[in-house]
Amino acid sequence: MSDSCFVVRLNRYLDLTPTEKKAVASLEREPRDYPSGSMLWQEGDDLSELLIVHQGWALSESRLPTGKRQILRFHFSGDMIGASGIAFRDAPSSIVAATDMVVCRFPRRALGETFTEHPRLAALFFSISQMESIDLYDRLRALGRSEGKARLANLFLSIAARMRAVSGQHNPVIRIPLTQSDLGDAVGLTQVHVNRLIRQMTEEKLITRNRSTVTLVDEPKLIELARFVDRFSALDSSWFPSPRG
Amino acid sequence: MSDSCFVVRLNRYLDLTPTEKKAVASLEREPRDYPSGSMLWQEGDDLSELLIVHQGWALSESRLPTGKRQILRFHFSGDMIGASGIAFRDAPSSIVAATDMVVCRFPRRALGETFTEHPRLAALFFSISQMESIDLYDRLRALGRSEGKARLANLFLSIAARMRAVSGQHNPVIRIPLTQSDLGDAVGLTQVHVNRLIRQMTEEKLITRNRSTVTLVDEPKLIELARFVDRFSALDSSWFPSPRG
DNA sequence: CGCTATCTTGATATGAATCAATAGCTGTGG
DNA sequence: CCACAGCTATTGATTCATATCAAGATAGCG
Repeated sequence: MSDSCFVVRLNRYLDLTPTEKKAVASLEREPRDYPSGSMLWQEGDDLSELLIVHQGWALSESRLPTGKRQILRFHFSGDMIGASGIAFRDAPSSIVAATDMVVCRFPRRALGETFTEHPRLAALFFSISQMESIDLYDRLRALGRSEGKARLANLFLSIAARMRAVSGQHNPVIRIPLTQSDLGDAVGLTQVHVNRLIRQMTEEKLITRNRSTVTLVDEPKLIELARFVDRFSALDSSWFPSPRG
Repeated sequence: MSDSCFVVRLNRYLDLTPTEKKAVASLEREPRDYPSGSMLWQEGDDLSELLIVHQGWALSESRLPTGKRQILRFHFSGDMIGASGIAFRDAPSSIVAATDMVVCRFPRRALGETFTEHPRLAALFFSISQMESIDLYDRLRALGRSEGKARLANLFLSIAARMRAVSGQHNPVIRIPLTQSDLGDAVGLTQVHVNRLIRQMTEEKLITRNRSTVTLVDEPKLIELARFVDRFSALDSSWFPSPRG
């Protein structure tokens, strides 16, 4: 049996025992495909599953009644989506596929079973969902207290950091399948203003962008400009219970 | 034995069994006092405890190297602080007491034990920590896509909603022990600008503020202005495992 | 009673939004 | 293979929200 995508993800943080792997794999549902642009779910939907991104890019967004949109988070390969919807039943944001996607599904019901049978996995779920909070803290910091150029720099750097953590490679060219409007909605600026800022940043030889790629030309300067802290730190599993089976 | 403060908090969401209560209470450490203005911990500190606010107000903040500050969250009676620090060892933000406080402490080690012995409590911890994410989503939405007045309105309304959920009372007067600078650092505006906005909002008969109280004079208008959604929804415990003992 | 925090208010500067028009791509169908 | 439709990006002119700088005014506190 090849590892399920959930297992692959969890195993990145912890060496799962064969029993644990089996438990997770047996509860997982068939992966599902979503075409670019489709909606995995909408704000307010009643959620019954936790998702893991297997392939592709998605984004959490929320629309204000004015029609404005705020992009809250990006989700890449390996990310867990929907933990807060599990706890509170209705989704606090919509999830949209930014590229074609393949997604693994884990039913809410199964989560209860897993918590009982495999406390160590429960601890792992708990920890993984904390990454979400940490990421949100960083976005907040950036939005609240910095100006446009720094916000964009921050966005690019944090996407790069997360993608590099997944790929293990350190490439200055990152693929960001977002339009200028998307970028604006993520950092709280207008598309027009994003355009001007990107031009300026290009002139200043900080970045380069075309279509769906961004190149971090002068990464040290970007880091300074954004006052970026790469918060990626290893999971602390010292308090985890020992595995069963 | 009177219920520990952690038990009181958890019991608000779930009817704990006597065994569960006992388990939590026995692991809890002595409560601790903190005077107003003191720091419960600093960004980057190595955390070994989860805290529950018993009395008082605290805030999570983060300082940028420029000296600017972003307030990320407020913590009231009953709130759990430090979940993300438990998962990742170092705190992603500092916690400052905004008033005198009494805080209950739950050691990280005990969390592992609890996860093993009481899966239902594990599920509860998991869910409670999701509230943090949901709160952060809302702050982010407000910061990214609305103007000053709406941000302030949003802040006041969300504080009111949370305090009312705790107190069970629906009072238009809420105690907010924050200066104008604090408010500014929470919503991403200058103290000076906060001052002007509050004056305007007072003239428009939306609110009243003096010292440490804010009165929501015209709550319907505020809700409309802020496009506020009270996301407080009951915990969905349908997937929780059944209790042990 | 004076000290230090906090708050108030004005004048000015600046970042970003808005409005508006044009230019480039990309994919589709004839 | 071209022409057109429909996004996406570029650019300018103008307005608006918010920051900055600066100077008092208040008020709680030791």
